[in-house]
Amino acid sequence: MQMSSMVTSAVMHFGEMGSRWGFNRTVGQMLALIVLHDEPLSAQDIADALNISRGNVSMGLKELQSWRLIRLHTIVGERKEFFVPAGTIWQLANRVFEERRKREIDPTMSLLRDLLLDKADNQQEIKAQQTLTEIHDLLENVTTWSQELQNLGPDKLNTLMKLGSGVGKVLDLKDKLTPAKKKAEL
Amino acid sequence: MQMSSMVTSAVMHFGEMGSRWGFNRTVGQMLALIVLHDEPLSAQDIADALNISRGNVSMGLKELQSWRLIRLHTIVGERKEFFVPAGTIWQLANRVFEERRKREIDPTMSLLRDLLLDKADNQQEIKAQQTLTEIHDLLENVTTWSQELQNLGPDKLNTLMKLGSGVGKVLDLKDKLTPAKKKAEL
DNA sequence: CTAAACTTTCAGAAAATACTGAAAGTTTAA
DNA sequence: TTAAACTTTCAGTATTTTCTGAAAGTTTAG
Repeated sequence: MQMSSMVTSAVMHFGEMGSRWGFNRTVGQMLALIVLHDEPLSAQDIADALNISRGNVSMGLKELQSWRLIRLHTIVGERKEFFVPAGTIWQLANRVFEERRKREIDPTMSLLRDLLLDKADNQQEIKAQQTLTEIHDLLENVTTWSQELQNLGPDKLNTLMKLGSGVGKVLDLKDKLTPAKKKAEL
Repeated sequence: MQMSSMVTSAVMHFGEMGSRWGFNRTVGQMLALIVLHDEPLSAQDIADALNISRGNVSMGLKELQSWRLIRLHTIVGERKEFFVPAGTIWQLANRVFEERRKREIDPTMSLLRDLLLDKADNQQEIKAQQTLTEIHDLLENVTTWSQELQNLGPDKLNTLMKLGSGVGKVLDLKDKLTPAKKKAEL
């Protein structure tokens, strides 16, 4: 299994970026390789292609499966397991977003909710609690927002982008086209 | 300078989350401390409050300034430098998003553009290039999208969220209310 | 000028994270 | 059943990242 130079470049790059995207170098490389290779790959194929240990591949595959980015693919007559991407690029991206939200936002939301239940008993704490409320509300919006995005799907998103200056325009449009009473109905 | 237990909890939590948000533990703690403390803080204040070395604080402050999350604040009659948040929570969040986009998306976009200029000379490469195009287009949309968000500002975003099921609904509304010829005008 | 009050830098120590490879575990074919 | 073909686990090692503290640098007051 020989990688073209194009695929090699992409795989190496995804390795370097890996840590910024929430996984480590070899997991990033493995994901890119599986996504870009149009045939299912075995663990050994991956270890050979990336020149990393078989044990590391095993751990990486587990990680990628826990993110639901790859899935098992059985080939009849073959004993070993093969792996393929677990969906379209759009779906994979959604899973990454969702997983990162779980790791990066949810724990903070949870803490903030708790802290906001406490009684502030001096001026300092009142001020701090106001700030924490702002952060909480902002994160809540971001979460809702990203869920909206996922529901939209790639096609509608594309339509939206092509509108020109995007969301802002749609909001203006809404104001322009919707009579006051209709607004209320929403 | 004594932290309330509420602030201490938040600061520690932001430290733990720090690495997931693109900075390290102490930088995360420092940011939370500066944001939640309503008085400007000196480097020494921070080192004392967090019980970390003065050198580490110096590096952390530099980092936070490079992200444009904090800024210098001079107090008359004081020789040392004080630090305060560089804007509202909304502004700070925007800067974090923007900075992360620069680190997490832009380099990949750049590589993808380059790879897509190459001539694919076999079936494998053609397939890989299609996938890379999908990734490229998706990242482009995400980028445009996040810029839209920033332009919207917190109030409009809030309005949008309160619409109910959000953007999707507005898009549907557009389809329902806009005659074909009006659509073309957009 | 110079000394006090501060800040930055950076080499090395400490801590956290990733990777290897060998051993243990599992499945299947015969 | 057993042995071959595969997968997983994990202790130890390697690598990367973070942090310290001492030295060097800068600014200001007198």
